[in-house]
Order: sequence, then structure tokens, then C-alpha cells
Amino acid sequence: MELITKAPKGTRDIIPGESEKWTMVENVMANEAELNGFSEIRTPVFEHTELFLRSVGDTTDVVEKQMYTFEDKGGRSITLRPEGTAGAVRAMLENGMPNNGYPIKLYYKTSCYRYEKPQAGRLRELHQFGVEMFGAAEPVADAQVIMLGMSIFERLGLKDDVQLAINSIGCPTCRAEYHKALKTYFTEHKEELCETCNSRLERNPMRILDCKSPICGALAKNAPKITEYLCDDCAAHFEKVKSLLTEVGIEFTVDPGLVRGLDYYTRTVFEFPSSRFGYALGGGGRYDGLVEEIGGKPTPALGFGLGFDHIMLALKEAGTEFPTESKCDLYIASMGEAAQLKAFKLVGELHRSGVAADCDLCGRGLKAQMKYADKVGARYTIVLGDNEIESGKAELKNMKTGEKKKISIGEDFLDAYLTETTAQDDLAF
RNA sequence: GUGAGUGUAGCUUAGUUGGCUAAAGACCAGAUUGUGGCUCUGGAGAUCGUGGGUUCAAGUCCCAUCACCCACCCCA
Repeated sequence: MELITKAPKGTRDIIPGESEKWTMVENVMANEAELNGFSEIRTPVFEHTELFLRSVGDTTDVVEKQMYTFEDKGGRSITLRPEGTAGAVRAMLENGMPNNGYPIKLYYKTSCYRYEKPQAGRLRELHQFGVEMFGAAEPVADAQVIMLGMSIFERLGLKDDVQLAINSIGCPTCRAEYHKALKTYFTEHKEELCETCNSRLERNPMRILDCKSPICGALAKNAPKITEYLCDDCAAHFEKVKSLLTEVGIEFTVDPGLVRGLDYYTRTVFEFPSSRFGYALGGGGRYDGLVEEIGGKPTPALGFGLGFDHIMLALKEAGTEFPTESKCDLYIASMGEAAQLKAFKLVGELHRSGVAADCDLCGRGLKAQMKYADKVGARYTIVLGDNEIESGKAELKNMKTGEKKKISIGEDFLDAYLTETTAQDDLAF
């Protein structure tokens, strides 16, 4: 027999053994965000296509060729979210969150969808952790968001493997000036530019700075730098962000070529590249114009996204050890129908008291049941048979030491079990 | 879009210069109707991705095709 189909290209299953690690990493991120005053938001996986056209920017690659867009049965154009920010902004506005006062701090863990050629750590269904902050224009907000990102990497043990690169791409006013200068510069070298960059020249010259082709890259090095064209306000903002980061001991490099792929960014942009792993683990920036673009009042905003798939890959490469806790405290093996019923009832009782317990569900023999208990890492086992049912007592076996103790399986079973096992735990320490 | 790699038991893999019935682990059962890890025995499970070709003979070599995967391009 053959499986009728496999998981679609660019998707993967997170199965037991790995899902626990994902949860632990998610919890570290969520916890760190909450320490910083962020609250979780969950938004739909799909939105009206228009939202992404307006926010992400319709000349970006994401919008031009990577979106999963379709018409639903009601004739609406729907798109699976290719990133998390747009939905968060929409939800923030739609639910009137500004009424609760600024700043609004949100975080989320979501899956996003982009149709692109998959490779290691880059899938069509990608998982990301993101934070967004609204209503805070001060450079200290930039610093807090960046610091939050760095703290997460520190808690994940990746501090030495992740760097911080920052840049400022200014506001629309100073960027217009810069665009002009860039266009002039690159037009002089038009013949040398690659095909893609030639088309970028008209539409979005800043993207040329990001080009990986050696020729364009070399030209980009000598291109005018955005930092030389920042207006006074933007320049002051950037200076302040840098000095705040220095103040709290966060190292960074200024990368004038850092422009990010989405159109909505303004002023501070940053990434978390890793020289050790060769890929970036996340990035973000300020997007002071986006809220207004989507239909809200002008509202300063900023945020970042961390790529789960890359982070999990990095943790694996770094050889990070995750604690593995047994999910089963007690396994109750049974022989015969009466014993099986008793085991089933006891297990239910244990669950009501918060004890992880299990019994045979496959009708297996005693040996196989013990084997199973061993495999799932049960800390204790009890074997029930006719003898035990009759005497009302059974042997509680410590699977690590092999030690056995008589224990009542009557009314006082739970107390007896808890006393025995905690006593054993105390001994272990 | 460009280039490389992989495809054998619904899982992980071995399979030599082409050669007998394609092998092991994992899984299930038994060796002890009352106790896991070690050992032993047995069981089920494979049109060797698919199609063509070369050959007395193809899992193995050649061509095509599909799928997956990796590196580019691109992007976060």
C-alpha cells in the first residue's frame, strides 16, 4: 500500500520529540515579551488580500510572487498571511485598542505562508514569533524592542552566535532625497547593473543595495549612504537609538546596506544575523507610516519577527540540550479483565489529582506492557492481577532503581501512592 | 529561473566489481500466562519512486520522468 499523498512541498510536521522543544522555545520568547509588557494577540491566518497590498507594498517580492491568494466562495479575494505585522495592525485598529492608551504592546507566534522555493530553514509554511509596539515614537522604544530581541537570544543560549545590525532608512521626506541621489549614482553605472537591479532602478533603487551579485554589490559599496541624507529629526533619532543601545551594553554594527524587504519600514531597521550559522534569525524595524496607510490615525509603530525554523535549526547546530521530562509518572500494568478495569479506574483517579498515569490500551501481555512503560519513561509501575485485586495490595516498582514497595490499591491508594513517590523523590535529592 | 544530491519494508538504513530466495534495526509475538533494559527464536511488512534501454542476468549501469532535498537567484 502506498500513502495517498505526502505533506505539501515546503511544509513539515513537528512531531513528538520535537514539538516539546518548540513549546519550550515559544515559552521563553513569550515570557520574555511579557516581562517587557507585551500581551499575546491571535489573528486569522487569512486576511483580505488588500491588506497586504497596502501594507507590505505591491512592488515587493512577497506581494508580487509569493502570496497564497485565492477567491473564496463569496467572491472575496483572500490571502494567507505572508507576515505577521499587517494583521496585527488591522486587529489593533479594528478592536479600538488605542482607546486603552499607548503604548500598545503585542506579541504573537504564528505561521505565515509564502510561495517560494524551499530550502533548509526556509519553508512555505514558516513559523514566526513577532512583537509589535504602537504609539511610541521615542528612540527608547526602539531600544526596548531591540533589547527584547537580544534578551531572547541570550536566554536561548545563542548570545554569542547572534549579532545585531542596525540602520536607519529615514522618513519619507529624507528618503525621497536619498532616492534621487541613489538613482543618479546608479544611472551612471546602469550598464553594469544586473537585470533585476535595472528594473529596481526605477521602482525602488534602495533594493539594489541588497543585491548579492558581485558587480552590483561592489557598486553598492560606493553608493551614497542613507545616513548622509537623513533629515535632522531622523538623524537625531538614530543617534539616540545607538547611544541607548551602547548605554545598556548591546553591541551592534551599523550596516548602511540594510534596507529590509518590506516597503513599510521607516527610520530604524535592524536584523539579527548570525555569522556562525550564515543566516539571519530575525529582523524588524520602525514603521511609522503603516497604521495610517491601513486607515488608522497616524501612529508611530515598530516591531520585529523571529524565524522559528531558523532558530530551531540554529539551536540544533549549536547542540543545545533540552531537558527531557518523562510524561508518565505511573504505568499500571494489568492481567485479566478485572485487573484491567481496576487499572483503568485508578488511572482516572490519578488524572483527577494531576498525576500523569496510563494503563494498557492494546490488550498486550504483561511483558509487553512493562516494555511499553520503559519506553515511555514511566517513573513507577504497578502490576495488577487477580492476587492484587483479592488482597487489595500491589507492588509499586521504581523503574530506575528496580526497588519494589507494597502499596494499598483500595480507597487510600492515592494517598499511599503520593506518600511513597514523594518520599522516594526526597531520597533521590 | 540555475546547479548539485537523494529515492530500497507507510519509520531508520545496509546492499561490494551487475550474479542465487533483497538484509538489518525499529515494530509485533514467544523463549517465563507475574515484571522493562541484555540475549535468543519467530512473525508481518518491499511491484527497490515511475517508464524505457543495455545485458544471459539490473536495487546496482545508461536515458527520461516525477517527488523530495540542498545550494544559488530571491527574500526574512
